[in-house]
Amino acid sequence: MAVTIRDVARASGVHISTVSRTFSAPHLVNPNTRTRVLACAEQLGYRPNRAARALITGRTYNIGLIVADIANPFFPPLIKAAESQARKHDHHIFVADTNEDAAVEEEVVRALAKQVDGVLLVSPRMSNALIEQLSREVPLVVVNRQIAGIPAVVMDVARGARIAIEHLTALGHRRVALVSGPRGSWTSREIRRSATATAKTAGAELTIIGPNPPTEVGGLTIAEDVLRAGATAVLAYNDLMAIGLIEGLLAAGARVPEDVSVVGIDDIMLSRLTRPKLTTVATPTAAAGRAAVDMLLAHGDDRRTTAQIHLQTELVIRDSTGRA
Amino acid sequence: MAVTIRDVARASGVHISTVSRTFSAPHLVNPNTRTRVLACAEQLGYRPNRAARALITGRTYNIGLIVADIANPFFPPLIKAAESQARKHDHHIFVADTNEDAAVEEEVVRALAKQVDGVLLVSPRMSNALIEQLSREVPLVVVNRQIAGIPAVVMDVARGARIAIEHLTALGHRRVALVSGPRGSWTSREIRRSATATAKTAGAELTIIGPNPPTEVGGLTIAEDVLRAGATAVLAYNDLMAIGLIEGLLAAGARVPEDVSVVGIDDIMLSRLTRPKLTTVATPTAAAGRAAVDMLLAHGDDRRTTAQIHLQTELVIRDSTGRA
DNA sequence: GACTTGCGTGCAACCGCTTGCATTAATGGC
DNA sequence: GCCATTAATGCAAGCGGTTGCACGCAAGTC
Repeated sequence: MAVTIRDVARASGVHISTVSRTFSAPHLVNPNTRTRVLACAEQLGYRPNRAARALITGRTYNIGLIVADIANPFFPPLIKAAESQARKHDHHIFVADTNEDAAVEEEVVRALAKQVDGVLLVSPRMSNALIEQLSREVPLVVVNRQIAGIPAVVMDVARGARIAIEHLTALGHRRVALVSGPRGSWTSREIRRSATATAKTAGAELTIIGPNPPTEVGGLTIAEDVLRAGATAVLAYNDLMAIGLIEGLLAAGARVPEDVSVVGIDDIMLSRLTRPKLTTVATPTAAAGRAAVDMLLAHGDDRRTTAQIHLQTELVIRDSTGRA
Repeated sequence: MAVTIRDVARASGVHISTVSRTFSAPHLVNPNTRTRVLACAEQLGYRPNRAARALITGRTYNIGLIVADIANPFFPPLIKAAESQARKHDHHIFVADTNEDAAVEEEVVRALAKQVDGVLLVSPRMSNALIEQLSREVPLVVVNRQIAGIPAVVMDVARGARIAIEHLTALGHRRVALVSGPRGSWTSREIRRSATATAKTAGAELTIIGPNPPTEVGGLTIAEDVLRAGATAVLAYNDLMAIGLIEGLLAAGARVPEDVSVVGIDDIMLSRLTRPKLTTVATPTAAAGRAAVDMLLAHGDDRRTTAQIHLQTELVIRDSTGRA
């Protein structure tokens, strides 16, 4: 059916090993032979079967990319950047969606392990211990999590949360709510830690609401909790929740930002387009995707990087925050 | 390094072929043996290597999914649904982003062909002829394109465009602009054909603007073309362009919907959240993703489906349209 | 002219797994 | 009690490649 190395060998009158070398070690074959083999291959439409090659070389030229929810606008730019970067290096990407479920994450990593050179775990919900264990089975790069000995790309959300809280307290807010994210999220813990410390320093009261599903609906449903807490400002785990929250607040008759200021995190495309436009902490998702792929590929060459790359975040002030 | 079928065979004291059968043809092995083998496999953490298996069986349990732009909010729900459906049937998904480039599409299909059971081509920009040729090299299911003999899932945008135009003319609009999509898009041609016919019937004048890149920026930059054309209503190729267009119109001092009514297509999440909320033609993207995967998998069993599935669209009236 | 050198190629084993066929042992029929 | 079945397992070839090794041969050395 499909054209194999043997067809090319037959057509060009050489042994299959010569054809093989034409592709994977061209300097070992005579230029004339090489030209002839390439011509035959071209004419027959031959393409090496990567899976077969991987059986021997151990390199699949595939990467696994595992995210919690493809439909969450935070992920697509990261996926896109990772895919692009991977393909630039002639790799293909398996994408899996775990629906925020740690058990699915584990299962998918294991299922993919044999047919990839490594796995990118983006915003994992698994425990550190499990990630460490899996990283012994397949090269892993983690995005948005810090674990000793595991290569990682982390966005500095702690700083982002600090700046966001400082922005709010500078506007005079003294009762601030923190809408936290899903259980198992390292990012959510970081935000919480940093926001708590910053609020304390600034002498503001911080009410923590959560954990919550990191979606628009998650934000919408806690609007009344926020009002009940008497908060005049809110920092949400991500933009989607912030936007949902604003919907909920408006529906409950509160004005944004006159009655309640809202800050999101991520700076997804959406946040420029809603009304009011969302003040948010921009995270460099595309850069993270590229960096993670680069780490994974470097990983392959010199064994076992454990480097951790930090990417900076910044506050983008728009229209959803105002004076207390 | 990794545990192979031989390790399991050694541990359980049987031949590798028995281990193999334990997994792929359990009824052929004695229940006692089977239990023992499974226990050993479990204990060693054995997982069959799918790539190796595929070498013989020809079934990879992988699917390729090719889209024009992952970051375009139209695609993620489709990708998510497809991935979910695929995994339900124990398949994994390669995702590739072509950046709206037909040449990249072709290259990726070919690159993926050997390691997948089939490819889903979503909103392809390639020519029909090329798609037909590729479909002889690897099973293909196309979404949003009709080609004789190629299995497809199509959303009935023609009807959607008709209803959208009827909605506008019923509101009294007589000068309507159609903001078309990217070159090579079947959907864009369908919309154009249907909108043109409907406008004619309704006695409205239709100005076609485009082709344009199917993005927010694409919509933004043609706002003045729309105003110059004197249109009081616009149907845009997709929501993203409609939203960009509204931004542009507002920036130019026009009110929406008082001065200009805008209708989008797709009903992406965004369209519920912008102000004004977007009137749009909802397309069943998640259902399309699931259906396409189902077709591809069915394809594998009985050879060569050529069925085409049609999915209905419907108009969602929100706040971006009003009387002329 | 015999001897090293090294280039280009072929040979064959092997990667992890499947599968048609052969082999063996156990079962049933009469 | 003997033969034909059948069930369970082993054997080995082969899927499409890669790669260490050996071989042949022309060129260079003295």
